[in-house]
Amino acid sequence: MNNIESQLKDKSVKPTAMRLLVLQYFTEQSKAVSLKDLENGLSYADKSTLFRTLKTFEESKIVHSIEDGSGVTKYALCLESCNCELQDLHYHFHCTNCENTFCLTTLNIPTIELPTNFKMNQANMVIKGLCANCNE
Amino acid sequence: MNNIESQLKDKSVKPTAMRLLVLQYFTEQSKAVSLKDLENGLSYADKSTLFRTLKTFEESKIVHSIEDGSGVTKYALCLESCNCELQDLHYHFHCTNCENTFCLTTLNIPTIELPTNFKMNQANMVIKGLCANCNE
DNA sequence: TATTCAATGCAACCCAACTGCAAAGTTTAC
DNA sequence: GTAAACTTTGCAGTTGGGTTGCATTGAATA
Repeated sequence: MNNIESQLKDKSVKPTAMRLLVLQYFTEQSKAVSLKDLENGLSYADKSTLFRTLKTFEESKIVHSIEDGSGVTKYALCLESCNCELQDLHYHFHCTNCENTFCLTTLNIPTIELPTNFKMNQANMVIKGLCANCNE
Repeated sequence: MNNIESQLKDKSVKPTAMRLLVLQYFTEQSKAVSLKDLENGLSYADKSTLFRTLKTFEESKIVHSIEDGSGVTKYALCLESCNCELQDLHYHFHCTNCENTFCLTTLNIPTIELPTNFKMNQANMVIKGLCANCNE
């Protein structure tokens, strides 16, 4: 049993052929992945299957979703230790030139003072600008 | 000339009847406003007119847009002093129960260490959870 | 007053997200 | 081992926010 397969089992997701391929695809990317990216990368696969696979992965905390403001939801692999809890939150960087989105996992989000009685459960933090490739 | 009207003129936006009504509407809200909100609030007005008014306001820095992850773009009034530059950035709070989104203008966004050669120009920071009303 | 330009209203279109349903595949019960 | 029950997949279609083309109206200018 290879690594990809055991990752799925660890998260109690049945390792179907489709899911193995999708997870494999994720591990090969250095940037966040959209549904369209998956459709292009795994062209033989059906859109709705890929969509539901993403939802399954998200619920099982294999990936997390990122709203980068491009109008397209992107997904990226969670870190091994990630539980998608507050302490796992990190910033994301969206390059407005190449439209790629990256996790900045080394930067944790500071504690934020909220108004009285507000309760923080999640966050979507996106920094926009130019990535190293596009900033010449 | 009233306050609403002079606000538009200050930003070099021609104060048409429609625009005055839209800006008036914004000043009456304590939460961020979606296109749909405007359509409901100003039901006699056409959707595309409202859409283009929002775009005009955004370009003129009368309002800023917020991607709160609900799938609907929201807009909120800029502060008087706002230039929509980095130093004007603030956090937003999206209540996952009532779906309302608020500006947390008192909290400025800290400087964030980016990877080498990355350049930050903008940001969309959304904290999600429960607002005071929904957190009982 | 005629001309020009900007704003508005209407009717579409686009596309990402999502859903219903039947077929295929897998697991469980007997 | 086979039938029943459940899960996953593929197809086709819907929904809804966002956006655009174009004709009309209205305001500004000559």
